[in-house]
Amino acid sequence: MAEDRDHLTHEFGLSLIGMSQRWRRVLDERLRPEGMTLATWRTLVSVSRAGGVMQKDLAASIGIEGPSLVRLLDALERDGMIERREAEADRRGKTVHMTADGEARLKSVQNVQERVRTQLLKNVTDDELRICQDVFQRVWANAEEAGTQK
Amino acid sequence: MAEDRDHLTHEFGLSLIGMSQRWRRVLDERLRPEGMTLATWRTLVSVSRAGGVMQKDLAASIGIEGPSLVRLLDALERDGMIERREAEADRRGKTVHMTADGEARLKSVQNVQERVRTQLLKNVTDDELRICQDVFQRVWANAEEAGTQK
DNA sequence: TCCTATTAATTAGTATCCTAATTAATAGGG
DNA sequence: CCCTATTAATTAGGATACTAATTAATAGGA
Repeated sequence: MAEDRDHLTHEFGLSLIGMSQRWRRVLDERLRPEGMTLATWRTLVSVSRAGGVMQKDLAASIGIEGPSLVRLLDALERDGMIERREAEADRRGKTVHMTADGEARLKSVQNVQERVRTQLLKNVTDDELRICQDVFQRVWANAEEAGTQK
Repeated sequence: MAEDRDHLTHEFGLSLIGMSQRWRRVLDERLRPEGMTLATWRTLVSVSRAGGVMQKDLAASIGIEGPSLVRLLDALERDGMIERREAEADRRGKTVHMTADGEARLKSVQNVQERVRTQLLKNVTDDELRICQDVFQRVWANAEEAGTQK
């Protein structure tokens, strides 16, 4: 029935937001002693994966807006974990690069990350993770579509 | 293998945060003409469901901290959608109640909510929703546990 | 060529969330 | 009965995200 579907999606939305908020809270708490947050860590991961990219592409790959990235990069640059260089192809743009220190810091928080993930997903099976991951990708794409259109 | 599991959970975490952020962005955008946000709407839903509860219980049921709730209630009260009354049982506490206007406003954004959910979950089956929902509840509980313990 | 529209990064200002600290009231042990 | 510890709401201050506006550079059409 249609009401069932609506109820299902309603509860999905509420628990999704609540759960991801709690996920963030736990991770931020564990990263604090390391001088990082979920946001700075996630940015660092993206820079490490696709080093030398322009800020706009970096923002898109993380899934945040340009201005949100600027502050994060400011913080990471101040801490010496990344550096911005002028893009040679386009003088408006800047490319973002890891420093040796940044790579080291990223590696050093890996244990924290693993512990948190193990704890938060302790009673979730691999198959369930794969299904969720798959759903997340579709919703991500749907949201992108919804945002760009109109 | 253990590395598979780790990779799986790593990607799960990243796409979870990115996806829920986008979910929020789309919903906030659609609610803006109605003078609401995901946060105020979610609060209103909880007040409507369990009217007359104390703030601390309300915060717990939403999944946010007390101070976060205070600001949201300030905004909702300023807009005349809810009201705070002194709790008769405990003079420290206050209970939160819907106004007639609040109920009406909540009802009037229901269409917006339904449209957004339909759009964002258009290619997700009921079974998948149920599985995700189930996983969310477990992760929510795990996070709660992780937060309270030490 | 030049002029207008677009694009990349930034700044400014707002909303939502957090933790830490404050204030006022309750509750429990000696 | 009182005194200390706890609890409910708040205020203060910080981090992360957004949109709107600004600045500087590129690109495309007349």
